[in-house]
Amino acid sequence: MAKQYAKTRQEKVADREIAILDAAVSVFDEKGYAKASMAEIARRAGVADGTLYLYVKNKEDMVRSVLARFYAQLTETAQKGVDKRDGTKAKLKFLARHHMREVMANWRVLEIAPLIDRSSEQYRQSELYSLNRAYVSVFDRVAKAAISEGLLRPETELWVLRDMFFGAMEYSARTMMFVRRDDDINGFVDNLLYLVLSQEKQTPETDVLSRLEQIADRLEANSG
Amino acid sequence: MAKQYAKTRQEKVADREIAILDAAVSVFDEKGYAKASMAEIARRAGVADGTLYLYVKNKEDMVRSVLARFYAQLTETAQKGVDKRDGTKAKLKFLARHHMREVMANWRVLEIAPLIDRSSEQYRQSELYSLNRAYVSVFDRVAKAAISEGLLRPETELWVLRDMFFGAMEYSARTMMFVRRDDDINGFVDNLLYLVLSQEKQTPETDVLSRLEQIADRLEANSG
DNA sequence: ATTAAAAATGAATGATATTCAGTTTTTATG
DNA sequence: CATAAAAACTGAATATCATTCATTTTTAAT
Repeated sequence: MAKQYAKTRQEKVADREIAILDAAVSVFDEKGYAKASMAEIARRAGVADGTLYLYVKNKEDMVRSVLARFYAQLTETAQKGVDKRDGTKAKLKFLARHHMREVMANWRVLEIAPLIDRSSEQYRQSELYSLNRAYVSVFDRVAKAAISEGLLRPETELWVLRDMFFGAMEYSARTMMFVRRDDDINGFVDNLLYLVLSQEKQTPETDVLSRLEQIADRLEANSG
Repeated sequence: MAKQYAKTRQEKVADREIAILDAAVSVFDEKGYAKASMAEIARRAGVADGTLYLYVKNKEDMVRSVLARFYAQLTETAQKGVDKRDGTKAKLKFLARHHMREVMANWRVLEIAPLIDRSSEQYRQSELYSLNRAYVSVFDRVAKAAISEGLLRPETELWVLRDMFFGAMEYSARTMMFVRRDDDINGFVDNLLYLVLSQEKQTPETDVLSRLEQIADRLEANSG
């Protein structure tokens, strides 16, 4: 239910910013960066062309704003999900699945990210950069726990692990978008973790445990 | 030394195509896609603006052509290097290093690749798609040999392996470009292969062998 | 009710991708 | 060598679209 009292100016501006970002997402998603027009974004947001430039500096900055919001949300849901899971392995698996799901659901927009110059000094001071760091650090904390528990091969450096983890998922999400189906996600994540985690020896007990874990996995596979 | 006899029309056209692609690479490399102008490409290639459109359909197609040439060359050098190496492990390590070197050397241009719509049916019939497949299949052949030799964990599916291999490198190349130095390549590749390959038990003999291998590695690390 | 500040507007501007009517170069033919 | 058809090339004109800014509308303060 909407608020009953009249909206303040601040609230209106905030609403409009949301409307503009939503419109931008939908246009970028449909057309990609090059064919997305600012006029179309303005139309869908229900504002004049010029109004966009009160909220973003230019078209490229529009992408930045869209990505910033995406990463902020992604980090929040990732951290919440990690907190909810028990055990480092379950946390890692959740993170991987969550990442795959979100990347695939927002593919067209994320594809535009490389257009934004990340080499400049400026980028390092940008909001987008800190948001990226914040998201990655959710993974880093879990990975560190995994290392101290001996779950990960200790010879592997953290940065290598991180690049492999996210790199493999990004690439795989891309091929999955075009070639395979969504339900390959779980199979892929299992393979990924299998490679990254040290193998545990299978004893009769761990066998039963792992079967139980698999059941639990299936149950929570697609929940936030 | 250039040919002595007068050039045929075909030769001139071929030369001009090369000149245009070279110009396009240099402009995209310097400015990125959005800020690269067709007029500037024409100027550097020494042709009129309109001439570009005799060779490519539009600006996006210019990117396609540039990428097509890049992948054709990449595949050729990759296959040659693989053929030159003895042993599946050495072949794999060469492929990884070669890929990292080439991706990092051509970063700005490769960044533009996502602009090209790979979701469409058209893409599947494009030259770029087959070139991509050809390149990937160089890896696939080596990976299959590795599996049959028991070097790779047999539980891992080929497509997962491939996504991890290329995904990890692509992502890592990106962070390396901005954060780390070139000589991290070898360390990264060693880590990557260590994770992907099944561990061999270390015996005194394999220990000596692996030390020799490491020396050989260092010697050929940066050669074609 | 009045007014200053903040937001919003949309027509005008500027940049640049693309087209195409006209020109030049090459090859084929006698 | 002369001629003509075909193939390449040219660059001024056009079309599209991001961006600006002088003007108008809305909001908050008194």
